[in-house]
Amino acid sequence: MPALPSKLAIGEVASRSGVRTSALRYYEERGLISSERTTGGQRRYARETLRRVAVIRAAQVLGLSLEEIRAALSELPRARTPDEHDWERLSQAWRGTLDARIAELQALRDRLSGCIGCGCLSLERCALFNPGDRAAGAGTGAQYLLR
Amino acid sequence: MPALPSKLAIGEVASRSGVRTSALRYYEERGLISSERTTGGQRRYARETLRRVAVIRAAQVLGLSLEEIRAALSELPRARTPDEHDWERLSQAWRGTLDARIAELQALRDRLSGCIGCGCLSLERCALFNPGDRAAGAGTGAQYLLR
DNA sequence: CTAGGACTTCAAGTAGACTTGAAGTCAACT
DNA sequence: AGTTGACTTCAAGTCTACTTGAAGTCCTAG
Repeated sequence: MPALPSKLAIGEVASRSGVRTSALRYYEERGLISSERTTGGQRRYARETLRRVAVIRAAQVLGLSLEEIRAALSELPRARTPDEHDWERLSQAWRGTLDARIAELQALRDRLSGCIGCGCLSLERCALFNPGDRAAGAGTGAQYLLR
Repeated sequence: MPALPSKLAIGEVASRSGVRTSALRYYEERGLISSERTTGGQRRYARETLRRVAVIRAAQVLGLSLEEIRAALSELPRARTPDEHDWERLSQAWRGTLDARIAELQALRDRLSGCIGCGCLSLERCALFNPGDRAAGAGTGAQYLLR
């Protein structure tokens, strides 16, 4: 009875990662994780998968889609188990994304604050509440706030 | 020919706000905005609607659902056109949400940074990448990262 | 060997926020 | 008056990220 079995059944990965088996199958279907099969057709995951799944969940918090995460993970070496440097590169890349997102929200907060002080009754003056009215017909406008 | 017509057709609101007519009808259906009708049955929006729509888009950036936004907007006085103070109260409430979200992302960024430096190769040590492995069977785990 | 929990696939359902299409009406300009 | 673009409703479709259910198979403890 090995303390750390090298291959994990899907339920094992689920309980250790906190991600449902249905989600794990979905991740596999979308190419974010992979498995080997037993002779009977059941999935067996490498322990490394636990890290991959944790990384996936962390990346989702950053607001990345599964497709974006899949693309990032596909940069990891396929030939060998990813090492410290591989994961570090991933972290660095996402740190940039995170910084950008934080800056975006801070800018929105500043517009909100500015708006609170500005009087905000003139459709010509308020930058937060009325970005589109000045660009009438331009097709741009409030949606610059959304990606 | 008035420079600022007091009632706007849906297409006018769409081009000035940058929000598609289909979305505007959807917002109206969900009770976020309202309109009067011409004798022929076409929608006519008050100019105030432009501000409401901009507020809706801003709130969506904060991650609020349309239902949450609808609830917040319903706090605005129905009897009169909302004034400076009305909008200010709304802004203040959402500023808190915004601050909380920024703090959350900063915490995540710090965990990411910590992880980059920590070696990150041990499944026993890394807090960001491996929160679930130590809580095997607990059913909680990585998902604490997601709301 | 057998019971029963864990696993399999596949199809369909869910939620939120819209978009698209069909079929038809309105309004504004000439 | 006629044309044409903007408008109307309603149903159905789209996208993401899953979940649920049905029907059946595997694996391991006893």
